[in-house]
Amino acid sequence: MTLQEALRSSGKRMTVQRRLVLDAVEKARHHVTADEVAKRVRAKYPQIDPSTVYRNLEALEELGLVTHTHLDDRVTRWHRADSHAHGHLVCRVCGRETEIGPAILTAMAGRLRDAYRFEADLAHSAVVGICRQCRVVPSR
Amino acid sequence: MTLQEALRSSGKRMTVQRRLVLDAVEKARHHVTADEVAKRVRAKYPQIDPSTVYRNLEALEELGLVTHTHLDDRVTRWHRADSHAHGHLVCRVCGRETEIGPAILTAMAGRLRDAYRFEADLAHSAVVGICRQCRVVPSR
DNA sequence: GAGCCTATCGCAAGTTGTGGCGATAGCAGG
DNA sequence: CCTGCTATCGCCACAACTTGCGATAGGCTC
Repeated sequence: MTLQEALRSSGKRMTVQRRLVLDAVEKARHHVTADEVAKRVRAKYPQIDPSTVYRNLEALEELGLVTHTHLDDRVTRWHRADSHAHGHLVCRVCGRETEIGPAILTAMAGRLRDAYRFEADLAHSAVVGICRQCRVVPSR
Repeated sequence: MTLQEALRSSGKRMTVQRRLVLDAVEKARHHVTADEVAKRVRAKYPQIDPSTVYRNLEALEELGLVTHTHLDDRVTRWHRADSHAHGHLVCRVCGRETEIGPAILTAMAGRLRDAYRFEADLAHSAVVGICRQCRVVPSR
């Protein structure tokens, strides 16, 4: 489905603001927060309201152009939708992030599908825990 | 370790406010949000500031008395620490929540331990996806 | 049980994200 | 093109936390 078709079938419109938000997410190398997108867009076009940025991130997600994930405890991070599927391990001690490869991800999802007939999106939220480094060092 | 020992070794103190917050979490049947705890405590003791409630939830977590989890996308939910370990599946279409049994949870954690030597806390965040009901019904 | 050290408190201001509302502007259809 | 429908915008107020600060009060020592 092309962008034009997606827009037409959903009744959404492509505005200047929406394109700027999309550009900002696509230009960002990695995951960015909504706040970072807002700051970046407003750096060039200060008249664009932060709420417009938040609403457009949601709209672009509904169009299938961007996605959001939750890495650490509270922050929502956005990225373009076409990046390859991978999960995240986040250490609650040192904060280090590790990618989970697709193989383990699909294996884990398969287990949940077998047991609950649930299509899990394991890339959506990071898995928190204690990483290799922080586990071996005893706290004195 | 008793509560007294935990308090002493951490340098933390047991104040009236802290005990009220702890009581509110323990009395709650299920997971509660910080806001709900604040409202409940302030219903009887309006002079207690919301920020005190937030800070005390963190302090009680460091003491090992309460824990927090993330069910849907943004809300943090608190509960007493001694409840049995279980995960959550949350459907992004209908919002329905399903518990994940400890067996699958430990199996999945074991896989991450083998591959990354990472001690995963899979109960900390819910797994989002599409549930059995919402998957079978085609969107026309 | 008096005194001291400092964790914790209430307050107030700041941050981040949400929702309502009248005005504006995409985008068909004529 | 011109027009009308309505999605989207900027603005504003609010909700849900977070943080800095001076005042208060746990709890250890003597």
